[in-house]
Amino acid sequence: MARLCKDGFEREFIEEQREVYGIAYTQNILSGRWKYIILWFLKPSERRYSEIKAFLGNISQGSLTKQLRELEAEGLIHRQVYPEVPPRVEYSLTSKGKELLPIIDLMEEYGKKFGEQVELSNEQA
Amino acid sequence: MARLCKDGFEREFIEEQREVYGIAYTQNILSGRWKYIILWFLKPSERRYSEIKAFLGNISQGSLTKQLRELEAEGLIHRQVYPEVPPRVEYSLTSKGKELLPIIDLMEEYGKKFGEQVELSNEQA
DNA sequence: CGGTATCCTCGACGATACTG
DNA sequence: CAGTATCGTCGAGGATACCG
Repeated sequence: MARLCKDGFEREFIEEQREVYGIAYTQNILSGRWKYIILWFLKPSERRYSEIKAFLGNISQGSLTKQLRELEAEGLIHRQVYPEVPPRVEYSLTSKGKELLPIIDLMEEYGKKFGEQVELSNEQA
Repeated sequence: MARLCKDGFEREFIEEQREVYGIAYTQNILSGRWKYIILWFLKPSERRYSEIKAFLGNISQGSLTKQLRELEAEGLIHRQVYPEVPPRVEYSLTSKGKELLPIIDLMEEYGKKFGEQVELSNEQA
């Protein structure tokens, strides 16, 4: 079977290993280089496309659009288009997206705790 | 700057966006298709190489070895070699690895909550 | 401003063969 | 049993150009 597999996850083993299914699912909807950070960036408030792009800095327009579309398709963010000239588009977290924030917060906390050490110990590498 | 970037994360923006650094770090050490699940599988007890391979099923030996080596290099798992014939190698979580379990548990919980729905609603797709 | 469309690179991963 | 070595594929993501 193995649906929901945009990013190369066929995962037939899901059939037998039901317990692991949840992890695989969550990993799948957050696959990609920028999704965690986009969600984190949307935490305080909705953001315009250009704000997100400026924050991420070195992301290409194509990639950003793709990641946003995928997040929208998974129901994690809402895309609000204001029919103005020039156009304005604002992205915000849905409730399903907000429920990911505890995970992202934990990851931030974990990285702050262990990442700094790596940075120091790599100083010479 | 931008060290710790095995998987294509240059991330100059880390310099300005310190807050995001933790997320990027954690995402980096868990990059790869199998790492979450390997860690999850090591939760109850240490496991032999062949046990892990059997559980994951459709992973190639090369990939599994690579993922395990990366996890070991990041200090998330411990590799215990028993000099026997035939050889026996057991992998176990380190304390740094165990501290990731809350994150993985949350992901499992999240996926169980939302993933099942997708599976049902995709039944026709 | 907020996208599309197209091309290209590059690295993760699988397949296969071989080994101490 | 637990790897190593080599090769090939495949797709994510960047670069660039253009559009309503």
